[in-house]
Amino acid sequence: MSTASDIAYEKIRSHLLAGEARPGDRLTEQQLAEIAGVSRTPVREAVQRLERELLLMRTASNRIFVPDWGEDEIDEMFTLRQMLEGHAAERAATRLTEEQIEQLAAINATLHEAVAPEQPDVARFLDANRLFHEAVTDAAHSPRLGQILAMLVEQPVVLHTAREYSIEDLKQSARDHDELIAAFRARDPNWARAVMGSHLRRAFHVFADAMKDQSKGLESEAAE
Amino acid sequence: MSTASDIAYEKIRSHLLAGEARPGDRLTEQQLAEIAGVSRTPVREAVQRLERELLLMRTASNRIFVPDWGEDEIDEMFTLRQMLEGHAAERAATRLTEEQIEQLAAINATLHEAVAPEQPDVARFLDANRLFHEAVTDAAHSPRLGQILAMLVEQPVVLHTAREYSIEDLKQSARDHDELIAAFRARDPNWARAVMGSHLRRAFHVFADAMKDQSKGLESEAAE
DNA sequence: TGGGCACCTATTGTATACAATTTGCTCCCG
DNA sequence: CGGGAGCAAATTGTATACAATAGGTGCCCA
Repeated sequence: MSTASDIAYEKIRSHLLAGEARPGDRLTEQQLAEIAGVSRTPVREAVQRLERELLLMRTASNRIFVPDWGEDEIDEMFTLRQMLEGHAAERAATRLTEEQIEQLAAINATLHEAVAPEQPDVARFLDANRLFHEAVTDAAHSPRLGQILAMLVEQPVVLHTAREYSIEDLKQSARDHDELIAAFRARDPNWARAVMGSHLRRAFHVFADAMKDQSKGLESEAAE
Repeated sequence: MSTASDIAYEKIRSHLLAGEARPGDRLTEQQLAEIAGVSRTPVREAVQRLERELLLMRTASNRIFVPDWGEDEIDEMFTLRQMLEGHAAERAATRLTEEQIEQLAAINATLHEAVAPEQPDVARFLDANRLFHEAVTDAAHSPRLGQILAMLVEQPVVLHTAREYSIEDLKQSARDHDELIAAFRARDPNWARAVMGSHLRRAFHVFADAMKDQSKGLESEAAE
């Protein structure tokens, strides 16, 4: 869409994801309006959306700031995803059509390609990965579940540290998806849920480790 | 709070919960502004909140309407609540202070009182029930979880058919809460999760039955 | 009669002006 | 010095006017 409020959403979102505002920073609606190039009215709507996705938060007196994520919160986020996407995979196992399963396989082929070379194409990996998970969620045929997951998946921290992942981690992710597809082919909801669960749980640990490395990096930067 | 947008939220919400707008009905921002007695600006914010809680939805062309819920969707909603509130109860079990547990007990005493007489005070029951579940969710100390549950719990259909519940069902609910408190006192996350799970699952069946009766009632009304 | 186009109306989207609230500062008094 | 009271500036909240878009209705023409 090309409404001002969508533009505001996109612009502010990339601003945040680019890391141009650091956790704890305060932003006024006016500033955001200037960044987005629209008036405060659509900015307020965009901010509500971003609040929903927890990319922004408000203080008690309704001032906007960039939230900070501790490891506990990240853990909790992955735990929730594990429950909910596990549930989605379970439902999808009995609802996916043959064609849809083949489509998933095709997406995952892209994913394998992206991580095959020496220098993996991380952006392409993330895109395909997102498509894959979205397709599974959609196949669960639960609008509510989709809505809820939407607010969990796109956390800035996740995208931020993506480059920190090792090639081996990325390859393992693709293999997890292979197994998930096998579970779907077998029409085994239980298997599907289990695979999705371990997939996300491992992702959490990989991620948590990467985050620790990164914060070490930041500390030494700050020490300069 | 007493801001116009909160007033709008409350007024529109009670309007919907009172059943004055039926599923499928369309509402304009103007109409809602008149109902709430404020201008369209805060109404739009209130509508966003209500959309988040799925009390309202928008068409592809952004017109507002009252959504309709089939039994499958209700089932799915309770399933999600079961997972998420079960998780909340699990976390709460190790995080609640003694005082908070006593507070829960106090809330549940109110609940018992409300259903003790011949003619139970359903409104009071629902209030206390909501407080109880909110307290558990809060004690889980997971902002994200709280946010997600907020959009699941307050479904109009639930409140709508509350009067259809039998006294016995209401009493059983209060007893479930007693058991949950016992689980909390024992600091047993596993027990807490299980109790919360069965509590909600039974609630679903009670509710589904009540809904069937109600729709029968509507059919005979329509046949008049 | 039926399909499509043009217009008119209803509705949502955006900007702007102003009101209400919050914040932080300064100055005064102890 | 320290702690408020009170003022000024910054920020958020609301109303209103206008712009853009979607819906519907009737007319025209095949």
